[in-house]
Amino acid sequence: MNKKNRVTSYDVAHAAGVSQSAVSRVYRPGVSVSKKTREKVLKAAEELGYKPNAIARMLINQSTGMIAVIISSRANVNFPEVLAQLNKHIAEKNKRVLLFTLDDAEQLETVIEQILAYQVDGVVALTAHFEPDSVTQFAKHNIPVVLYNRELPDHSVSSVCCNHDQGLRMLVDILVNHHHQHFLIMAGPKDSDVARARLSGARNALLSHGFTDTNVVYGDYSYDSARECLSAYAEKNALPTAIICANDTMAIGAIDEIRENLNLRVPEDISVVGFDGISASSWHSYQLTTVSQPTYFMTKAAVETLVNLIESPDIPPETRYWPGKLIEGNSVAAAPRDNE
Amino acid sequence: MNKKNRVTSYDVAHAAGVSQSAVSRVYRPGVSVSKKTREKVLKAAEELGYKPNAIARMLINQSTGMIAVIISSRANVNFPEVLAQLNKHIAEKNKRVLLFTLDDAEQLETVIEQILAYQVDGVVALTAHFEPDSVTQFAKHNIPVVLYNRELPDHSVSSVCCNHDQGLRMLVDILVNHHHQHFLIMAGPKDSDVARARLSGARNALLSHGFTDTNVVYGDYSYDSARECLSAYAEKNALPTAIICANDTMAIGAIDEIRENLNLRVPEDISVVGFDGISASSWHSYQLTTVSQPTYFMTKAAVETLVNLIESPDIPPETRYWPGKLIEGNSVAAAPRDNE
DNA sequence: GTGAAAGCGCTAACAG
DNA sequence: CTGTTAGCGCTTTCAC
Repeated sequence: MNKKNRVTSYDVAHAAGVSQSAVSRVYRPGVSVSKKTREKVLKAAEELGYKPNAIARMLINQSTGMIAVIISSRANVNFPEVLAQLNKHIAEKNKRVLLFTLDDAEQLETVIEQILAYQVDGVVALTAHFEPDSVTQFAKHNIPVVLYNRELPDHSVSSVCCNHDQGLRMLVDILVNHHHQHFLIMAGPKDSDVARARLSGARNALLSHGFTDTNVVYGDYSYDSARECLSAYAEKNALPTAIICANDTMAIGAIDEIRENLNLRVPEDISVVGFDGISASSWHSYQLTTVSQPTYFMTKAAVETLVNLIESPDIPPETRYWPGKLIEGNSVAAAPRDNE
Repeated sequence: MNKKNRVTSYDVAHAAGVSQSAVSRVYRPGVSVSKKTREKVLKAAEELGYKPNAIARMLINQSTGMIAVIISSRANVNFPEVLAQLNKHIAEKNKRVLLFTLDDAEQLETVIEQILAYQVDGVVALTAHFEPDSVTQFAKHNIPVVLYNRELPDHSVSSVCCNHDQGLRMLVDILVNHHHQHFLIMAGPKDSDVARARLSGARNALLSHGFTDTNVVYGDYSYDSARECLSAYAEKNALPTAIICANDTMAIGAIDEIRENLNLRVPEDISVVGFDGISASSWHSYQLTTVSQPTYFMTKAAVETLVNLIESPDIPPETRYWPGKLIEGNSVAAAPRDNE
């Protein structure tokens, strides 16, 4: 191990001919130091290449300025954008993102242990495998948690969610307005909360129009899985006139499968809708009708809720829903007559 | 501010009826403690909900176990994958990712200051705006740095790079083998190192086949920019028979522009090649001929290089090149005769 | 406004 | 194997 030739506030104090606490004061906001002292200190610091040690500061302040962000690498495709924006909003609050991945339930204990050890100021969880138990652990240590696109049944933790019900209702309404009657739901992985929320949103919306028992196939959010499960479904079932997909990537996979292997057209023969509003959804070959999540506002809300909770731990848990925004593309048309 | 009711090793020691250092020993690897003591300590710790404070440990160990990863949010599209994999490899080395975004040169000083304050063990930089000066600053503080897909002219810092020259040579060779003679290079943003490397790779490869002065248009890596700059180019110039794009996203944009607005076919009328091997490149509507970066190996190499450097700071800077892998799609065909 | 001194929670010699 | 002790680099009273 290397012994870093660290330069400490004592070194600077010595060089500047002042006390160590004088040096400390120069680097703290809202503390009064005479101009003369400040200049002497800054000059010495510059010469020695001194930077205050945030670790030592953390130990005293009981605040690290770090926010743990937990993601699953297998997550829905819009996570990069979410992560980038979270990071930006967190940086604006003058805090830092400490990144954790949680891919399967077994790692849960380890990850939580590490997060607790690092004394983070708060946690943003974007992941499945995050059970009420985990939340309790953070609560015990007074570490605020905000869930992103995930809510606990008892709403005991603050959440920021896209309103998947409302989004799917808009999509289903469009399909129904186009006289569709034969639907297929292409759902996401069963262990994903978002996928479950979208599935139940689709079912509820269809139900409200009197459509019961709609068939469901399950993919894993990926393009390939969409093609595979649609292909398998088509072999054994009559084709629907409309497919409601759990995300845009699967919608795109469905479209390609319809065109390439089922030899049908989108939207003339089959209509397809997605969810997320990823950039590929607007590409000319697909032009998906979809619902985009207001990522900017949702990430901002998540960070603000968390920061408030850090400052005032007694704020009760709040669930904030954001409506999705309908993007009408060219992937929905009137249901074909001959299919009734 | 909340006064967290932290439980410290002293509390545990008291409850277990042992000394504080006994508690400490239980939580340190490779330190011998009697079974009896260990059990007493673990029991007390469990009851009190004790977790060792990593911050205090850092202060002594002179090692935080944190790696700063610097990204730019405007980066090339495959960054999410890179970040996820870096994070995974770093976690395997039992270290943590502290995330920093660097979008413009002005933030550079602030970001560096923060990274230094946080006493990270090392830095992985995936960003432009990272000048030799910045590297010097980290060197002064003995913080190892590894650049990802970026190299300094003097090779004074370790780098892990995809061999863009070799990748572009493969792509250009394919086009030349298909008798193409009229090329257009669609380059990425001028301030991106990767974009520059790919541009010069394309030029060199073309040059080696005797093609000089190939026209270049500049996009910003995005789908829209590709469409815009191709559209503007087409208004004033004869169309090429082959377009060499700086990344897959722009290649896809170019294909859509060719099909939708130029009313030509890909690959029959114009061939298009990309770079990166993003998942959309294999979608049925595009089937790009492209070169994929060995992201898994590159990220692993970057982390290993960095960890070695952390353990043995005297290792001289090394540049590791990884070859891209050619993926032959269906976006290249023989050059049309009538275009010569 | 400044310096002295007491910790933050832990690790790492050092005796016993 | 265990307890005692002295810090890691900083912030924060508290006198002056």
